[in-house]
Amino acid sequence: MTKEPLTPRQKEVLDFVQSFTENHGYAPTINEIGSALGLSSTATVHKHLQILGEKGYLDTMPRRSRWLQVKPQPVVTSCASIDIPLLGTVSAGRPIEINEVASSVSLPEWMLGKGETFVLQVKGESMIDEAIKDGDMVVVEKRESAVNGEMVIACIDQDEVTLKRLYREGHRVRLQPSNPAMLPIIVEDRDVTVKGVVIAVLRKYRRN
Amino acid sequence: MTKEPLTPRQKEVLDFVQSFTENHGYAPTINEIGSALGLSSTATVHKHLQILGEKGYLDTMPRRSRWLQVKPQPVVTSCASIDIPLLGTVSAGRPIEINEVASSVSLPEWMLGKGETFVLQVKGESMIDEAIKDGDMVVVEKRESAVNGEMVIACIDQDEVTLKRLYREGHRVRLQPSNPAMLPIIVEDRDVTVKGVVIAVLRKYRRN
DNA sequence: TAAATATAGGCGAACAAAAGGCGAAAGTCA
DNA sequence: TGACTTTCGCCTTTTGTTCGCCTATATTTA
Repeated sequence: MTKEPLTPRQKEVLDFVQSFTENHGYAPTINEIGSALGLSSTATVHKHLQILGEKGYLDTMPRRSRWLQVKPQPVVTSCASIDIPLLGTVSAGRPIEINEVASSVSLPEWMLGKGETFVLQVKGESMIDEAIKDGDMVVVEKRESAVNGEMVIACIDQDEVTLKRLYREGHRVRLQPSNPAMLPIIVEDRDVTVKGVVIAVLRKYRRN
Repeated sequence: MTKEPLTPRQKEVLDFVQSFTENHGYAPTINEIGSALGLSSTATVHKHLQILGEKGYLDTMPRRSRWLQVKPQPVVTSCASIDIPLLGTVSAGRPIEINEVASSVSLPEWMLGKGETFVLQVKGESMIDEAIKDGDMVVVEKRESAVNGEMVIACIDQDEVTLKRLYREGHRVRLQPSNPAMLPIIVEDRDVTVKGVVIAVLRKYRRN
């Protein structure tokens, strides 16, 4: 969200309120603000405060004296995030469709994996038991092996790529779908390749 | 997205706007730009700014004085994310437990709402039909009203706060739980207050 | 090759809206 | 009641927008 910008005068008012509050422990009155900035009318000050409120720089508490709540907290900590490739879509039984258009998604660091990370979009409701819906994005950490029970992007017989939970059973591997209607796939160890492990899920509801 | 190239003169204007904004905390006026670059006509400056806007280098706010929004799109790929307050937890039938410790989560911009945004952690499996699991985080846009069918954080009778889908039915409001075992709550319009609308969901699988 | 056309840059004046301001009266709250 | 905040007109200054017209330097077209 881009915060609406301030004019020089508005910034002066905001700065004054902020420093006054820091120095006194309570907020200034409209009159105090006025005389500090050389304004003779309370109406003018009030208008400024109202604008600052609308722009989201002040939390106003109507009709309260010394309406404390002067939270001028424009703490826009710009913290690094990283652009992650959005490779394509994956559905339960289909190969990954690689998205030719190299689109990317920016993610905060805490959502990333240890090594290389990429994002896939899930198609279909087949993952519904994992609480993953059609259109959700899964964040995948690229890895060649997985711990029992992890959700993986796996490649079976070199061609089919799916999203399932992986369980090792002796020299075999069981790929458990997240849909009760689908049976697990059991294959030999050597026929399955792990492409990566799902470390996060995210869903954005489209705006109306 | 390849950005259209700039002519030397256009770049001069853009550079000036950028450095001015950094130094002052607000954008220059057309006049200030003009005299800095030795242009006597505001029309000339205005034309430049318009072009820069069309080419996507500036965010213009028509008719606004000091229409800051000088979004000087940095060529650097480091994309800003913002720290969002993590307010507490919410479950289907319980009030929000406000987390005293003001923790926060950083999110990329595309996941944010229009206005104030905050994050709540979901407790319990009651939202499972919406594919929201225990421990998931919901990103909430602070709003006082919601469109039919949106998932909202609603306050009923001033005390109970829940996460449900909202449907208007005449002068009544139906709050539909996401669990088939729970019955919808139907209340009078005035007894329910919308605190915000869920705009995104995210889940992080913990590392082993 | 000359003429027509396009594009970037520029000028000044006239105008409309936003920003900033005033004083006084009315409304609130403790 | 007194200390504050809100609201109501009304005003001035600042600032952005638009319009017509001008000058170079290319680029096309006849």
